[in-house]
Amino acid sequence: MSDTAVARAAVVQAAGDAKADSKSEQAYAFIKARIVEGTYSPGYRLVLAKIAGDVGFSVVPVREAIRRLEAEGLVKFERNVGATVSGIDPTEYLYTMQTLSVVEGAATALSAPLIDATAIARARAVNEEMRQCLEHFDPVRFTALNRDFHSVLFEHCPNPHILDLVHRGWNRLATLRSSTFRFVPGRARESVREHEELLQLIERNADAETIERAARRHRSATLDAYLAQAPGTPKKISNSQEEKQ
Amino acid sequence: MSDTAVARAAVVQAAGDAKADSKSEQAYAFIKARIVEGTYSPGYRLVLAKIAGDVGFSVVPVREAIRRLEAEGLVKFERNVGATVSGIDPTEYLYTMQTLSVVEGAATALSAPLIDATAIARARAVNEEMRQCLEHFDPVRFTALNRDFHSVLFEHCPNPHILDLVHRGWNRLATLRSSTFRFVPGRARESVREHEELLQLIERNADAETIERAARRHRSATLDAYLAQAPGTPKKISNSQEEKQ
DNA sequence: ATGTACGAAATCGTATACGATGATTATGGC
DNA sequence: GCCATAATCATCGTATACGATTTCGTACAT
Repeated sequence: MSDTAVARAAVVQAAGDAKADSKSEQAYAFIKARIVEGTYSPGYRLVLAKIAGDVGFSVVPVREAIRRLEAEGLVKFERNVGATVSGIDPTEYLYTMQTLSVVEGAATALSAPLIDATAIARARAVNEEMRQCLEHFDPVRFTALNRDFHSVLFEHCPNPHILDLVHRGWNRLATLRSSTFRFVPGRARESVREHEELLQLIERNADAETIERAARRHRSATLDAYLAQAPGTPKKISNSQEEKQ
Repeated sequence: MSDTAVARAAVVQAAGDAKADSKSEQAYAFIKARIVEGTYSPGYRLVLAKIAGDVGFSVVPVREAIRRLEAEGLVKFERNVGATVSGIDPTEYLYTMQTLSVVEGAATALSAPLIDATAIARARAVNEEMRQCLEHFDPVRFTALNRDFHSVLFEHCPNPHILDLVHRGWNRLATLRSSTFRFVPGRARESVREHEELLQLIERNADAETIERAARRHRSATLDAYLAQAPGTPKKISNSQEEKQ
C-alpha cells in the first residue's frame, strides 16, 4: 500500500521531468527504474493488473511499457502467462558482456577524440574514489562509480545507435546487482588500473583502434575472470579478440 | 480492396507457419514483411485504423506491432500524430552503416570458426552469381544475393544478441532498396572481390581479429564510398577504425 | 499413495468506445 | 490578397469489458 504511494510519487516526478509524457511512457520509466534500481528483482512477477493499480493507469499503457522493456531484454514475456523481470543466467551474462565489449569498445573509440581535459579530470576523480571504495569495501558505491566512469568515456559517442546499445547493455547488467557474477576477487583492483590506462590513451590521442582494443579488453577481461572461476562454465564461445595476440 | 485480400492471405500464411501466433504477432510479421519487401516504402503513412482494417484485426494488436517496429528502427512514430515507414536520411544511413560495421564485424569473426567447407562453397557460388549480376546489370538480384552471402558468414554467430543486432541493421538498410545510397559506382565490383578475400581468410582459419577487421572494413568502405560522392555530406564522424593504419 | 481428469481462478489478448491531441481548413480582419 | 484565428476533422491514447488461455487445486479412480 505504501508501495502504491511511492509508485505514484515516482510517476509524478517522472512526469515533471519531461513535460507531459504519455502514460505509457510514464509506466515505462516507472517500471524500468524499479528494475534497474532493484526494487523489482529478477524473477519478480509483473502482473499487468497489479502494476496498473500501482501506477494508477489502466492495463493498456502498462502492457505497452512491458513490451518495450521486453525488447530491451529487461523483462521476459510469455504469451498468455505473464511477464517476469528477466534474471540473467551464466549464458545470458556471457552474451551480454560479449556484446557490450563490442559496442562499448566502439563507442569509447568514437567518443575519445571528443573528450576534453575537464572530462578526463572528472573521470580520474571518479576512478580515484573507486580505488578508495576498494579499501573501504563498498562494492555498491564501487559499481555506481564504475558506471559513472564509463559514462564519461562513451557519452560523447557521436553515433546514437551505438550509444543506445551501450546503455541497453549496462541496464541489463544492472539487474544483476550484487549477484555472484559481479566482483570476481581481485578483478576490481585491476579494473581501476585499466581505467587509468584508458585515460592515458585518450589523453595521448591514441588512434581509434588502440582505444577500441583497450576498452574492449577491459570488459572482456571481466568476463574471462568470471569464466575462469565459474563452476559450470557454459559452452566456451569467449574467443575474445585480443586474447590471441 | 484487392490489397486487403493479399493482406489476409499473407496473414493466414504467417499463421500457418508458426502454429497460432497472437494477432499482434501476425500484424507485426505482416507489416514488417511489407516494409522490407518495399510495398510500404519510406514515408508511407501507417494509419492504425486503416491497417487494422486491412489485416482484419482491431487497432490494438496493430498498434503493438507498430511500436515493436519502431523499436527496431523500421518505423518512425510520433505521439498523437501517427507512424510512417522510416526513411533513411544520410545521417541515419551513416549511423546504421557504422553500427553495422561494428556488429557485423564481430558476428563474422565469431562465426568464422564454425563455418564448414560446404558453407564456404555455397557462399562462393553466391558471390560468383553476384559477379554475373554485375555484367548483366541486375542490381535488385545483386542486393538480394549480397544479403545471402553475408548471411552465410554470420549466421553461425554463437551470440544471439549480436546476431540480432546484425539482422536489425540489415532490415533497416533493406528499406533503402534502390535509393541513391546503394550502388555507388564501382563499389559493387570491389565488393565482390572483398567477398572472395573474406572467404579465403576464413578458409585459412585466420585469427579473429583479422577477420573482424576485414569484415568491418568491407562495410565501412561502402560507407566511405558513399560519403566521398555524396553532395551534402553530413558531419564527418566516420573515423572508421582501419582507415588509419 | 499416486496419477489423472476435471473444474475454478487468475491472467492475458483483443474489441469497442470515448476522450485528447494535433493537423487542416475555413473565415474574418487587415 | 494575405495573415491570424477559430472551427472542424482525422488520428491517436486510454479505459473498460469480455472472451481465450493457462495454471493450480481438488476429487476421483487405480
